[in-house]
Amino acid sequence: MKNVTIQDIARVAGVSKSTVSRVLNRTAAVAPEKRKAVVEATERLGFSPNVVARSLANGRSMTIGVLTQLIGSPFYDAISQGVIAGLADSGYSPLFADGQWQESKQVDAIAALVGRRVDGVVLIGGGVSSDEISRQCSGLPTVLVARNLPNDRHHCIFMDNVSGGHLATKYLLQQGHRQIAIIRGLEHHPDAVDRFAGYQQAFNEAGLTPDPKLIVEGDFSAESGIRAVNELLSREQAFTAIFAANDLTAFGARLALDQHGLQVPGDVSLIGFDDQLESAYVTPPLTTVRQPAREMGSHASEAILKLIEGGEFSSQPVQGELIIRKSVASRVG
Amino acid sequence: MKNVTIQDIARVAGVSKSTVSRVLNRTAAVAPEKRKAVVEATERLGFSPNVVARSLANGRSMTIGVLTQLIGSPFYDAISQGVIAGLADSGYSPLFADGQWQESKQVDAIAALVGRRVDGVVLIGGGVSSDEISRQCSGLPTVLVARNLPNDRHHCIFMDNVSGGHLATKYLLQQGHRQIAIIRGLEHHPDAVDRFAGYQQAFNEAGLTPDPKLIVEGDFSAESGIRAVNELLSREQAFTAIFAANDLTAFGARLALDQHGLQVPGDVSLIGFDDQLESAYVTPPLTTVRQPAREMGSHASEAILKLIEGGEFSSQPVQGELIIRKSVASRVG
DNA sequence: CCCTAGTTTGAAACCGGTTTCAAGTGTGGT
DNA sequence: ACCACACTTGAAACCGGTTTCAAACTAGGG
Repeated sequence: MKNVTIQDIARVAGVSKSTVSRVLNRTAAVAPEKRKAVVEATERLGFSPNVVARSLANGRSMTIGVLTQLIGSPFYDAISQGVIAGLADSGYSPLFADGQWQESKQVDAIAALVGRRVDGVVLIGGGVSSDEISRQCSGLPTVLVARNLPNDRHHCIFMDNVSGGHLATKYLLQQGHRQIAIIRGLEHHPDAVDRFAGYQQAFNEAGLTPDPKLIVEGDFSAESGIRAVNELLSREQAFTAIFAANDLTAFGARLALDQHGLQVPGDVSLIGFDDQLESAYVTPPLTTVRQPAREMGSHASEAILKLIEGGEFSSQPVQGELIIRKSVASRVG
Repeated sequence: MKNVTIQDIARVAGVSKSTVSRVLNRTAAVAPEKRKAVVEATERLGFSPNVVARSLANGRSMTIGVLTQLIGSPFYDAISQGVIAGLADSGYSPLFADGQWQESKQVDAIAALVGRRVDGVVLIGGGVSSDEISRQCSGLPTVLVARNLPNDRHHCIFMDNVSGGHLATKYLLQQGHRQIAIIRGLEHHPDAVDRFAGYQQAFNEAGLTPDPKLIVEGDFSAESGIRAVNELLSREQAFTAIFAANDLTAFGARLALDQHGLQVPGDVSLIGFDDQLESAYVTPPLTTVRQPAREMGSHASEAILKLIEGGEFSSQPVQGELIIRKSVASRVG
C-alpha cells in the first residue's frame, strides 16, 4: 500500500534520485541509457509523483484558489464553471472555498486559500474590501470576477451593468413602452445600483422621467419577483412593462402576473437580466440581457495563468448583449 | 515578502521549532511562559502555517478530491454545491477536477487528484468502471454520488430512480391519465433506464400496458423536450400526459406544446424529474419528482469525513418525493 | 600528449513542517 | 538524602521531492 517514491526508482534504476528528478522533469541532460533505465523503472513501479512534496520543494502548488459565494445563483455558478473549464489542461487545479455571502467567512476563506499556498486567487463576487484583499493576497496573482474595484491595484473582470440596464430599458422604450416598472436587486448591491442607473439614463436620454411608483425593491430571487409584482399591482399605477433585476426575478414576476390573469407579453412585457439556461425555454421565452458568465469565468482563468507566468493582461468591462425573444411586445402603431 | 516560518517564531520566542509545533498543535504540554512567548511571537509576526509542508510531514493533505462532469446540468451542479457546503468548517477543502463526460478525461482527472494526495475522493456521476476506480483509489476513502455500482467495494449515494419513475407514473394514472407519453433520457444512461422501468412497473401494477408509440428518446436537455413533443405530435397518437426525463426536458416540452397551441395542464399534463430551483416558478409551476441533489452532495461530504476518521457509514438509496404543483390536471369524474 | 572547457552525475542542502528520542529538570516517596 | 518516575525540551530524522555544488569524466584544441 506504500507509495512509490523517486528514491525507489533511483534504487531500481541504479542511479541517484537527482538523476531521476532530472529525467522526470527534463531539467538537464542525462545519458541515454540511464534515462532509459529510469523510464523503465518508473513504468514498472507505477510511479506517480507526490505533488505535495514537489510543491514544498519548488514553492509552486499548481493550484488556483477560487472563492465563491455559493448562493446557488445560476449566474455565480456559471462563472465557477467557466473558471473550472478555463483551468482544464493547464496543469493547475481549482481549489474552492466558500464565502457564504458573509464578509468574515470570506476573509477566513481567503486566508485558508493563501495558507495552502495557492499560486493565484480568483475572487468571484463577494464584499471583501480592497485593502483586505491587498493585504492578504499581496504578491499573489489575483483576479476579481463580477466585481469592479475601481483602483488599479486589482485586476477585475466584470460586466458593464449600467450599459446593460441601459440596453434593456432603451429597448423597452423603443418598443413604445413608457410606464416601465423596475424590480431592483438588493438595495446596496453594486450590480443592482448600476443597472438602475442605466435604467434612469435611458429615460433621461429619451427626455422622460421614470415614475417613482414603478420602482420596487427585490433581492434577485424568484420569490422577490412575485412579491414585487404584488406590490406593484397594489399601488394601482398602470405599467406596460417590467424590467427585472435578473432572470430568476423575471420568472417569479411572470408567475405572479399569470396568477393575476395578466398575459405576458399581451398585457405586460417582461425583460430579464443574465440569460440563464432556462430562459430560452420558459413560456414565453424570455427577452433578456445576456451576461457572459461562463466566459467571464474562463477569462479569469486565462488571466490568472498569464499573471502567474509574469505576463500582464488588460481588463475592460464586458458588454451585455440584448437577447430578443418573446416576452416583450411592441406598443408602437 | 518572505513568509514567516516556525523557525522564525522559534528564534523570536527563544525556543526550538519542536516546541513551536507543540504549542500550535496542542500536541504536548509546554511550560506556560514558553507557550505565551510562542503565542505572542506568532501573533506579532503574523504567522500562517504552510499547509503544504504540514501535509508532506504528516501525510494528510486536508483536501477532498471532487470529480464533476461539468455539464452545466442543474442536477449535477446542485450536488457539487452540496459537497462544498458539507465540507465547510471541516478543515477540509474541495479540490475540483473535471471529467467532461469523457471516460479518458475522467480517468486522468482521478489520477491528478490522487497525485495531489487528497485524503478522499467524491465521484459525481461519470462512467469510470468499478475496476478502474478500485485500482486508482485503493486505500483512499471514496464515495460515488448519483451513481450505483452494485457491488460492496464502493460507497454509493444515489437515488432510487425506478421508484421515482414509478411515483410519477402512478400519480398520473391515479389522476385518470391512460395515454401517458414518456420522454426518456439518454438511451443507455442508468438513470433513464431506471425511471423508464418505474414507468413500466406502474403500468403493470395497474393492469395496463404503455403504448410504445408514446415512448420517445431524449438526452436530458430542454432542446430534446422540444424535439420529443414534435415527434410525439407527428405520430398522431393521442396522449393526455407527458412524463419528462427531467425538469429541463419538461421545460422544452412545455414550450413546444405551447407553440402547438396546447395548454398545460388543460390539454396535456406534464410531470418532470429533479425539482430544480426554477421549476416552482415557471407557468404553470411544474409538478415533479424531487431529487435531493444538494442533500446528496452534503451527505457525500459527511460520508467522506466519516470514512477518513476510520468510521463506517451505510448508504441506502434515497427516495424521491413527489412535488405536486400545477402542471398535472385530473381526468377523473 | 597535456591542458582546458564542457558534460554527467551523485551528495547534500533545502522547502517547512511533524515526530521520535534521549537528555535534562523537577517532583514525591521512603 | 537518594532514587524512581513524570514532565519538558531541543536535536535530529523524516516526509518526497528540487536544486546547488563540486567531483569525475569526456572530448577537443594546441
